[in-house]
Amino acid sequence: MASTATFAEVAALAGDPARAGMLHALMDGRALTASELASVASITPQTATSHLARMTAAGLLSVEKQGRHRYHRLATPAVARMMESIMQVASGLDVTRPKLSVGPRDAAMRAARTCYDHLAGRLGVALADALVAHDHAELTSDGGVITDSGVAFLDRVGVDVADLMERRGRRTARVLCRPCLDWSERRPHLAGSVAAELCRQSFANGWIRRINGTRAVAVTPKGYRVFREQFGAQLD
Amino acid sequence: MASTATFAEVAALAGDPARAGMLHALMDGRALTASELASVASITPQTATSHLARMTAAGLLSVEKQGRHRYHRLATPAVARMMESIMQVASGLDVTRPKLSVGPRDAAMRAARTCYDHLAGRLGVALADALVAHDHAELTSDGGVITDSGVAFLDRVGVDVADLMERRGRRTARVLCRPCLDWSERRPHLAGSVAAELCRQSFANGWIRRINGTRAVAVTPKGYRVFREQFGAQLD
DNA sequence: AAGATACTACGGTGGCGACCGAAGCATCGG
DNA sequence: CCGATGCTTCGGTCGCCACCGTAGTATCTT
Repeated sequence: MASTATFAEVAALAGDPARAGMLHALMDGRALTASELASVASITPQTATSHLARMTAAGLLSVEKQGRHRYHRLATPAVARMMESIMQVASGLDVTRPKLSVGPRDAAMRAARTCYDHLAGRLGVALADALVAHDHAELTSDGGVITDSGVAFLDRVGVDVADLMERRGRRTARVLCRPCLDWSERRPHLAGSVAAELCRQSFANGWIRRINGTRAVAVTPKGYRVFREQFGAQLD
Repeated sequence: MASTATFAEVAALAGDPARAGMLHALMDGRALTASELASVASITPQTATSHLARMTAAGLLSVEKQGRHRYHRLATPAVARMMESIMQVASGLDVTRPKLSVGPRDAAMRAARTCYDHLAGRLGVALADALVAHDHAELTSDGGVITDSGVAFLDRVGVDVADLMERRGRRTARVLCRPCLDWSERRPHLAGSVAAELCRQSFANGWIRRINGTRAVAVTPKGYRVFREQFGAQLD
């Protein structure tokens, strides 16, 4: 049994404000240095070091040494899913939150951002809505599926579903997809390996690009056209 | 935005050993009294009270007052899913494998038990395996689906899928299912509303019964026959 | 080579929270 | 009414850990 002690240890690691801030910053799936993480958590590097060491020892993070930098990232997708599920519970309590709209950076984040390995924000929700509206996918809190027509559509827009199936050893593509509650929109967007591949393709095809090294992304004119005309998404 | 502060608060609540023990005890979906929870966590009632009050205020638990007892349960399925995902991460660290021989109670738990609202243990995994083997379902780490033949089969064994679809407002039954990693078997079993309904039916039909008020369940002779002959499950 | 940068190791401090004892309410049985 | 049971509130103690300052090691720059 995964002992309650181990369980509590993992949860406690995520339960410290400083560590939670670092984990949040890593939710875009990229790797950050110890200094950057110290900065986002508003603590000194030496405090960050001890936090990072503990989280790495517990298997939450993995480290990659590169010259005098040490790049930290979430160790596995399971860690990202854990954080999603905690956020989902936390957002329930969140009704009491002051909804002070803060600056252009948060506005960009709400418009479009990455969530570990897939797209979130209004863009992510709009794409999910469009796929559902065209019967390419279905989403509930329990799970999500890609329909046959969805497989055909995704192949048409350059997401190699067959290759994903191959790599996962699945006969059908339906299960390569799951819901993920969007914390800014409070509605589900698309996650799972299909969504991850869609995100990668969107970067590769120049449909979106990162806004100076943050989780926020900007939709390019080309992407705007593709998302609206090909996906049928309602972008504002 | 679900602020990192709220996130950390929820995670910290789950991160205390005593609270983690209580939450684990509630993972079978039943409601327990404050004294019972104090007992499983090995703390005094007055300490338990403060823990329970905090978790209730945070929306992790809900309370139901009945006479001089106060019954506590997990507030929402989202809380159960959160705990599952934390356990999944924790089990990765669990290289310190505890030995198997921990008494008959744990043996019964490993054989068959409830996991919030569905079946787990060897029974849960065997049923999931059987459904997958007969093309009634598919499971990956990303998600799960019930196939058309699965819908027909479940209706045949008394799980009213149509009613579930109605209640969830879905056109198809496929998405009423998701995977849940079994901590004793280390393999996925079936969760989601279809699995919950299957569990309820199994109790109602006398296929299984609780072992004196624990999470562990026993398979009745009738259930043994049904699971083997109808489901085609490999029970030992 | 020296100096700068990124990170780590260690020791000491401060504050938060988990814990329990004692006492106070509510509810049940008689 | 009565005492018993289940739970809560209050006050105080104690241990743990997040934090930083100082100092040390690795790596890049010049």
